[in-house]
Amino acid sequence: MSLVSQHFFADQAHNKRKRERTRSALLDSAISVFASKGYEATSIADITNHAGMANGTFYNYYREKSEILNDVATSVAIEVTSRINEDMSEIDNAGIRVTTATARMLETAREAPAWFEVLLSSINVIPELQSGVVQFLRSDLERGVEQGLFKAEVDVLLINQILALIRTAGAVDREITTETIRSTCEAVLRLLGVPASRAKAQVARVIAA
Amino acid sequence: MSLVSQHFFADQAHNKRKRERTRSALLDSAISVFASKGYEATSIADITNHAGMANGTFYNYYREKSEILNDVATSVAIEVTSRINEDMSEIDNAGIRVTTATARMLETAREAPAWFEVLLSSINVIPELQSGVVQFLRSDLERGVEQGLFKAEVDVLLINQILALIRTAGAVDREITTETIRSTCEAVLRLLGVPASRAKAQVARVIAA
Amino acid sequence: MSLVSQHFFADQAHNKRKRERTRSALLDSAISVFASKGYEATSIADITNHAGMANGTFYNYYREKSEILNDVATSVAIEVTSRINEDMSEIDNAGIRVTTATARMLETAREAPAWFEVLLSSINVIPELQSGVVQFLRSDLERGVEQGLFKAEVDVLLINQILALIRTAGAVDREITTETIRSTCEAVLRLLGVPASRAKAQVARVIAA
Amino acid sequence: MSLVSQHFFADQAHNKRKRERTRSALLDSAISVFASKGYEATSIADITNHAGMANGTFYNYYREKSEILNDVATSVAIEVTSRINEDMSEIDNAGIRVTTATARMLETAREAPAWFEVLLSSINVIPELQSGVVQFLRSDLERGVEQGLFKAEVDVLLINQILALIRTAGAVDREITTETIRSTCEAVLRLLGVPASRAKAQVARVIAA
DNA sequence: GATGAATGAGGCTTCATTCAT
DNA sequence: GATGAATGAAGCCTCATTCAT
Repeated sequence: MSLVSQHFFADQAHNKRKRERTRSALLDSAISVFASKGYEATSIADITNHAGMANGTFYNYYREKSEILNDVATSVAIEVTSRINEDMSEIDNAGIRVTTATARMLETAREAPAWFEVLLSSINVIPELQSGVVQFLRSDLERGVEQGLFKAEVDVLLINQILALIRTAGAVDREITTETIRSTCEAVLRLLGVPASRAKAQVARVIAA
Repeated sequence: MSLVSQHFFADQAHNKRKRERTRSALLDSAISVFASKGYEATSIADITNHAGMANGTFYNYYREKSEILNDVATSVAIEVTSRINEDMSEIDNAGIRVTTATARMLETAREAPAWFEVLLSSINVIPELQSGVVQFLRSDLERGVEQGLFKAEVDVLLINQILALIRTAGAVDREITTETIRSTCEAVLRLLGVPASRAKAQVARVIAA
Repeated sequence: MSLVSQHFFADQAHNKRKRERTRSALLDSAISVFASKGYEATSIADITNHAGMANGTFYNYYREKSEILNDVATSVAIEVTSRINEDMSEIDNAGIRVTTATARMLETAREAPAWFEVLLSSINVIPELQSGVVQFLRSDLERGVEQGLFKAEVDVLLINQILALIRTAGAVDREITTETIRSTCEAVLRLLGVPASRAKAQVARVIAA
Repeated sequence: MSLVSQHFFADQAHNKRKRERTRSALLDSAISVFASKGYEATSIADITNHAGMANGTFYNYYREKSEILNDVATSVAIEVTSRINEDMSEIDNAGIRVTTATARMLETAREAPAWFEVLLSSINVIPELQSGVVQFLRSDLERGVEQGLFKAEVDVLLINQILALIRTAGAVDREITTETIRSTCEAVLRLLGVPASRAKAQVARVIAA
């Protein structure tokens, strides 16, 4: 099922019990409103109206506004990263893995900007999220160092630098282009110490595929 | 005069007329409050209380919050970038220039975290700021490409990637360490296509100085 | 039901749904506060406090002060004019109709000064009201001319002059006396070109009744 | 000197001492601003800005906002009524006097709407004003009764009714026409018990002159 | 559970008034 | 006197949260 849907979680919960369906509708609504107005500027009424509910209903599911941000971010993060991980289960080469992950992430950003927006804006607010992503990246980075491909020290700073490059791709233009995806993948590899020419070649191969 | 002061602009305006002194006190106060609570979460009262003034005084100087953000950001940006530019007037080598600029920026961040915070958070909100910084960086990047040192395409994306790396240094730890500064400088050079080993050596030289 | 009650609309809405009851309580409160402090000087808090509600409740019903003025004025106007019209359904003679209407209006003013105050002060602010009252008067005036009783040109100015005389009765004394009502009715007839002596006689007959 | 000037009192005070000139400038400014925004909606800054002064200057002349309203209204009332009285010093017939006074008042309203506006809106707020105007009218009304022209009881109500008719002329149209002036003069006479046909004839004679 | 009315704290803004220069 | 900055009370409005139905 595509992330593009405005009713992603609600669709998932189609045959679950009512409680689950309402919560999912709130999630979908919150994603879409947070993305367009930002968390701060979003009111509870924005979320419930967009979901076609009464404002009081919100409080049957969350104790306060910040709680749904947490839920939204976690759900989105799990959904997105697990999809990417699945796609990469067969790949061994760390360079290809990192390039693929970066490209997939930015494709998600292009197809579901709301999700990307929410994911990135909440990643700094919710520590648990960060550690999740960290683990998923760290193992690839260490693998790259072992494989002799990467020449950088693998630490928290490096991981955050990579995330920062990905975030930047989404921030520069309103619409993420294939060209921007390519440039960003190359930048990530260069940051990891891959020579510029090799980075270019490798990205070309992965993205062509 | 050091940026560390909580009363930087007020000190500057010491012998100016009253109007200028009050405005400067508001600027200093806003910098410090924006840095600690973030722009969105800051109320007008936060700014005036922190400056020891009455609520209404704010409106003698600004029509709304966004107006003082603009003023704050512009003032800080001018102050910081002009200092760094002065430091680099003698340097020709683009690698050294970029390294020096990055390191100086992060030293500023260490000494005056509030300034750094405000500068970076407003850079995305106020377009004029960005173009200022862009010019200051772009010429060094182009110089590096001409000098055969950098192997990356110089465009808006690249400039934003560098800014993102700098921002990341400030975000990872509460206190920016010399080690973080060193790592970030190396990362910038690698991003620009400088081989990891050469990046390490060059940064060592500049920072030792 | 008498207009004298401080809870006229609330009483009407006694068995309606909650929303309607609250709105009516706001209406009653606004009438009473507008009448005592004037529209301009009345704050939203004045209205809600007087109704024993929280400040914010107002905004569940009206977007701004002018909106409730409109509602208040329209409600009052409909209530008052429909009562008077009922009283006159049987009367044919235009002189008696106008005298009766004037007297009934001033009796209302005596019994429910707040209503009268609100009605008159809003009549200039809300164009729709005026046209309502205009229609109700104009037909009687034209009838009077046809019946050969009135010797004045029936136009907007004349109608406003009559309203002005009625308003004046309420403005001169704190309490409207029967004597004032009598004088005002005579003044209206004279304004319409009825000879002073005939005016006096006719009013005496109507008011004695 | 014409009332039309925006600087009537300032012109009057041309050769008085400075203090008097500043006060007059404030008066002129207040008249013009009160007329266009109304007293309630006018701020001290509106008055001083319009007069080209600093807001603090106001308080060198008046202790509070209401004080200047009083001053404005009194000055205007004295100016207007004394002019009209001068015009009428030769006239003996009460009908002609009242007609002349009414017409002159409405001509003033046409030529200096600001003055008229201020005069009428403050007449209910400042009791002293009313008594001034009352005296000026009452003697003419009593004269008319003595002369056998008017058939109405001369009392406060009657005087206020006449004022109300004058006010109505200004309220009905944006611009007062000669036709409105004529109608209003006739209405005043009819109100006073003058037969409609005689009223028409008399007004025609006075206004033609 | 769902609803939507009620609440009141909190932020925004204006402006009469005071006061130091 | 004139100036204009500073003050803070007071009004406006929004909205997270509570609660009765």
